[in-house]
Amino acid sequence: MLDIKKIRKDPDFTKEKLATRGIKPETIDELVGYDAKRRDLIVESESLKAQRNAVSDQISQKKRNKEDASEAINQMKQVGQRIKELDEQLRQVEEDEHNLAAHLPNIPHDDVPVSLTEEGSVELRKIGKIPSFNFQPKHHWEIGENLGILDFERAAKVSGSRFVYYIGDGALLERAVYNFYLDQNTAAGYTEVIPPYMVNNDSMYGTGQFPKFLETKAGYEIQDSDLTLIPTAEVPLVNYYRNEVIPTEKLPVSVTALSPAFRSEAGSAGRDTKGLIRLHQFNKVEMVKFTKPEDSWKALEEITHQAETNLQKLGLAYHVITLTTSDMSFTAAMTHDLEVWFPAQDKYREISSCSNCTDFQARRAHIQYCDDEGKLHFVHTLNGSGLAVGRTVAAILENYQNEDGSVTIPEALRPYMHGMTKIEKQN
RNA sequence: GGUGAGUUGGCAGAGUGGUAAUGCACCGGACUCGAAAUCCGGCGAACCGGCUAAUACCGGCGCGCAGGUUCAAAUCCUGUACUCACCUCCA
Repeated sequence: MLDIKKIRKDPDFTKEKLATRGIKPETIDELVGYDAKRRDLIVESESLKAQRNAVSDQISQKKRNKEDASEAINQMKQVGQRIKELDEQLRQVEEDEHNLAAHLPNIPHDDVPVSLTEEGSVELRKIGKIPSFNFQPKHHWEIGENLGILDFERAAKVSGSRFVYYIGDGALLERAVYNFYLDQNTAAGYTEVIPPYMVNNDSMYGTGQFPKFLETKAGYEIQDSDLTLIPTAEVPLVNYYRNEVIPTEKLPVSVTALSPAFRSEAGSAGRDTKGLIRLHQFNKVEMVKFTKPEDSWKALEEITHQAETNLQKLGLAYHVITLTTSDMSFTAAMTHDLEVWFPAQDKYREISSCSNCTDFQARRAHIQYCDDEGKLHFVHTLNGSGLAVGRTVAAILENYQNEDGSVTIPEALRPYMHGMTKIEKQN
């Protein structure tokens, strides 16, 4: 949620910034119009309420003195009616204003490349050596199915498309990857959390998924309840502090969690229909930070660095890009994506997304801290994948594949896999 | 899922239709060499609006949340959330 007072003060700045994210300037005008109307109604309604309070005192006095108060009471009947009308108008205007404001994305940072498509992202750095093969590298799903460690067919029978069974060493590999990530993140100072995997509507709103999520049918809501399966652990992690004041001495707060992420993938029909890249349910180790406003840009670099370090230790080649104004998620002011190399696809694919949401989520979720002078401010929130587990498994299968169909296990994971060095076909 | 009790300021805790007691804490002052104790005074979140140079002043709101009745609601009515206890069920 953007700060309406700032928009009111300088609507042109907001128009200019949000235009880079595809928001029409007229929308801001409309919003400012609602805001002016709202304040007019408040002034009128509140002055009548002040009058009512004063007269109520007089009525109460007269009643105590056993005097007749019927004249004042009749007068207040009309005032009360008028207040009711004004408050109803006010409610309507507030609703209109809120509906509009709730759909406005965060203001992008000045350094974010401006583009109305995903074209134009900036590559910050390229790390690691892209492996070369003296044979034709296979896609990870072929490798996994050949080894008997991934089963998409039975998952389709049991659940539908975009689901998978991990079997045997495949399950072990998945478990090894997320345990490795959690250990790395906690060693770097993140507190491990196991959050709820279902959250209520207020939480989905607080982190900015709702209301758009509902309109695009992007999530899985539980029928006859106000619960939704989490699309990312960011939702329960950030909402942990919803409607709270975080003690200053606790900042920055850094947490990490493994969770499944549930996504309907509506609108991505036909894309990545095979393999582990785009599933309705996948595991992800998430990182979240709460910081003071002045610390959040440094924190974005830290969180990105943490994700990168994890990838480097697995020996996977990747690059870091800064997403364009339009490619960023709704809540982000800036996003760095990590994309890992997939040999069979001959390209980089997203494996982590690290964002500074500034005070955007904190405003929605009312997460504040108290400064030295006792004044309340909104915190800044950040989130980053540290990292996507299923896509990591896919990247390992492709990058570490051998000509005989076996897959070498990255050294960092071997302690997590009983010292195994290779996954071979199981009988 | 059932029954009962509860939800009021930072904490404790009164208040069953007419300005939200009181205590602790907190802030200012007096006393003191200084502090404690004591005394006097003040302050009760956050939020919204007006007027602003202003964290000043004025007003609104405010007793879990949302509605309703009323000139007037912490108080009456309806719905609902959460907490606790006891049942029921259960990994």
